[in-house]
Amino acid sequence: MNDKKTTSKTRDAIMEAAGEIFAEEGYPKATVRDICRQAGANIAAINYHFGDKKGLYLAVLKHYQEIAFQTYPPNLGIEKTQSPEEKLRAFIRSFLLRIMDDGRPAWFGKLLAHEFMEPTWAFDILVEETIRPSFQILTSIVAAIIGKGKKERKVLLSSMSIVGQCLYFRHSHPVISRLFPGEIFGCKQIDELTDHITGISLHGLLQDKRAKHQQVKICKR
Amino acid sequence: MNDKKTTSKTRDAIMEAAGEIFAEEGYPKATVRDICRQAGANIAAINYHFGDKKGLYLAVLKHYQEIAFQTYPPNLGIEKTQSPEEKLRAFIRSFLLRIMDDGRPAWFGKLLAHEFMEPTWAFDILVEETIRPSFQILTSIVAAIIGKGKKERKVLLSSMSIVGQCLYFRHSHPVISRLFPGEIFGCKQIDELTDHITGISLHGLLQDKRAKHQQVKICKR
Amino acid sequence: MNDKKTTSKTRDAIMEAAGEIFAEEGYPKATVRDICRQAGANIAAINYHFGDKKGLYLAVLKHYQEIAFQTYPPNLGIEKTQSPEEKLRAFIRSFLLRIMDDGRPAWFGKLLAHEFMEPTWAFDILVEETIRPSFQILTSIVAAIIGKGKKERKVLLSSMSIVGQCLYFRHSHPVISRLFPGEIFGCKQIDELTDHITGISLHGLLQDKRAKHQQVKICKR
Amino acid sequence: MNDKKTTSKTRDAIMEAAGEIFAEEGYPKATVRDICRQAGANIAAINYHFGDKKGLYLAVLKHYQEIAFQTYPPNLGIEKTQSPEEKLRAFIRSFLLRIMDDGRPAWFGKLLAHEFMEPTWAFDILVEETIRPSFQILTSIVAAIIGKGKKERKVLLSSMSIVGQCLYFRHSHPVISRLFPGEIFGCKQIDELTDHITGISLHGLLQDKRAKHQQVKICKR
DNA sequence: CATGAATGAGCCTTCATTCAT
DNA sequence: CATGAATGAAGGCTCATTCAT
Repeated sequence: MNDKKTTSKTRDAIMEAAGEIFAEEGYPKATVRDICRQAGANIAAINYHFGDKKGLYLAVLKHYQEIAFQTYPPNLGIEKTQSPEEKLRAFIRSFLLRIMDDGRPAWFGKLLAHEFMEPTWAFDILVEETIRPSFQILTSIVAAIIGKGKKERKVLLSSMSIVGQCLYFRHSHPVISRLFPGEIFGCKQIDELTDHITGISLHGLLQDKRAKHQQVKICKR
Repeated sequence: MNDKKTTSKTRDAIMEAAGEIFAEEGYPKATVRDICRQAGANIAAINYHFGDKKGLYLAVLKHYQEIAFQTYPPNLGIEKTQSPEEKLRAFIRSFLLRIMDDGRPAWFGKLLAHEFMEPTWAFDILVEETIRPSFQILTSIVAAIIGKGKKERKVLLSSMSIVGQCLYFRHSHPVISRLFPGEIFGCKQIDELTDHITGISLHGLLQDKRAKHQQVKICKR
Repeated sequence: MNDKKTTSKTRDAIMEAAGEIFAEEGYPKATVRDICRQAGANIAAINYHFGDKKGLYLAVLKHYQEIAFQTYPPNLGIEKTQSPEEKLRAFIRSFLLRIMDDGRPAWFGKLLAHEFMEPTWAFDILVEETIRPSFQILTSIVAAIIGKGKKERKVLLSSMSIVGQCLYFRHSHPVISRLFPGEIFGCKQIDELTDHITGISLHGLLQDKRAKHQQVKICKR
Repeated sequence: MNDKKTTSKTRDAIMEAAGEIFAEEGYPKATVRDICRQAGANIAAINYHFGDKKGLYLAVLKHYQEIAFQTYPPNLGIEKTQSPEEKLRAFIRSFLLRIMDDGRPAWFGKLLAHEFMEPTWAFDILVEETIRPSFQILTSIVAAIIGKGKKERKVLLSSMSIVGQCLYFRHSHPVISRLFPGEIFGCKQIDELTDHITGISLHGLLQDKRAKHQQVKICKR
């Protein structure tokens, strides 16, 4: 287990500070000086322990990815016996938990979010190691729900709709807090958000199945 | 004060370049050096015409907001006689156009998008002047669709779901291009995206109206 | 003439200081901080006027090359009517002047010398623009002296012997000043050195022509 | 004090790596990091075994000086019974071998060469312990060749001409490889170089002896 | 004997800004 | 109106060194 990372107070402190600052500011805006100041470490310690800023970022990414996947297991709590609808709900809830939770286990979510907005050189790694597996779980669930005959494109679009909603509830804090000062969408509202997104998405996905008699009303013109 | 409309070749060139670069990179990453280089202007010209980088950004914001509102009218092309469903479709299409279109009129959309994801000091201004009015149009449409008896909270959640989907289709390019190299979600697919998002959202919004006999199947557990 | 380099006090001061310090320390050891301190300029001035340390070095190289070639003309003071022996003497004297002179016009010689010992990225430029033309003059002189039938290799070796002697008289200062504190080989001894090197080289070059009856004595065993 | 001969694997490895790297890069450019990395040792080992970088350099200098003097005896393989001409040839050959040979015994030659061109604080030591004895051998040979009546100055100049040629053939690699890509002056051409330098120098030195009838042609003007 | 860890000084570069003309 | 010139602060990085075990 701990064969690779030689324990070190300074190293740990840097990882801690870097996790927080990278999560808060993103890779480009975060400065190693700030990180070291907050960690109470010398700037050169980063070179010693991680090589350079990139190495530190990569280490932080891997570290908090592990923590996140320990806290929220990779299978997203989905059991094979569940129905697709239940699986979708579980996926959304798990996804929201990962990206909305506060505290240390959520730093990975924030890091991921930053990479989503402004991809750095580390984005390719994240896509392959984290995003693709997760996205594949979702697409398979969606495919199971909307039926076999559907086109790949439709599955993709639908999956993106779901991810988009989840991510927005995470990123819209600055907007919402200004538009509706009272409203809060934090980790304590995850159940509500799960219900909401699952509801919207599920009915949206099933639209075609019911299209025969209901589509009329909506899109007849 | 009256630094607004003094026509000047240099000033125009800077506005042009700044619009493009701010839209592309966002406020923090964009540098006045790049802007001036592209505008063929002296660096000090920014100080002269706009005071500083902030002043330039503000001027750019205002300028392209005007252009955007000329190209995409503030009422989003929605006519009062339309049905709520048609209005929603119009809103989504208009919103997508604004954020996905290329060329000058779309720069404001991109600027907005950047502010959405990583708010700067200019965000408060944008929220009040642009986002709030637009968001209110959406909430009123949504409220009309899901019925009067519904709670404000539900309306808000639903509106956010719609906005979230639209924004995600705009910002997911880096991910999608890596996950599914062939798939493209650009300004040429706006009709497809409009159909998709409208479809999902509309059926999602209407879930409660049909909840009596259909909710059973979905959330039976 | 002065169309390119916009005159500027700071720029000139930096060129002056950089010339001295680069000549003294060589490119890698010289620091822009020292240069700016000595020039009484801000560090960022280097970025403004020359881009970066490399740009400054290149500018210094070009500038003092011009001065050196103005002071010691490119044809090395050789006239076409001179005999090869006289040309050799003129070349050696000119070469020594260039590399041993003190003061500003000699900085180029020192820069060249540093590049000779520890080539940097700028070495290729110097080889093509300065060293090759100069070396070709020498080889043609040498070829004329040792006769037409001789191999290229012999001409090359002989030319190198001459250059080697000249350079050593320039670079041996630290050694000589320690071994023989009284002896001095500076710019004031250039005539003596010219005589010496010309003598050695000329007789050395002509060895084969006299080989018939004299070589015996020397290498008979 | 007695830090000289405590055998230790790490110490030996550092000496080995330091010899190679110092020989290759010279004292200022070589970094203790590189040395330790190549030696597979910890950085702090240098402090432990040698005090600091200076101490290491000094130890390396002494160590490879010993090896060099074992491989190439201090008398340069010159026997007392040889003629001055033979002695000169032997000296040149020996000198070339020392500075051009590859492999461990030649490291000292390279270290010396670096000090020659850019003297460090260690130069004084080398001058007294190595250069002076060696140079005295050369001057005595030269004195024997050009005759007793000659001035010291002439002997010095001539000796420097010889050393200068040898050193140049060692250091001109970067230039020659660019000017004449095909030509090579390495350790395999030592015999050729020895012949060449001996030839040039010998005839050069003897110029005055033949000056009566030949100087006319050369310096008639 | 040896080493992992930590340090402070210094490197080059880039930024937005402001001065003076 | 406009610009060339200059500035101070801060960025990431690397160096030889030293501490504590």
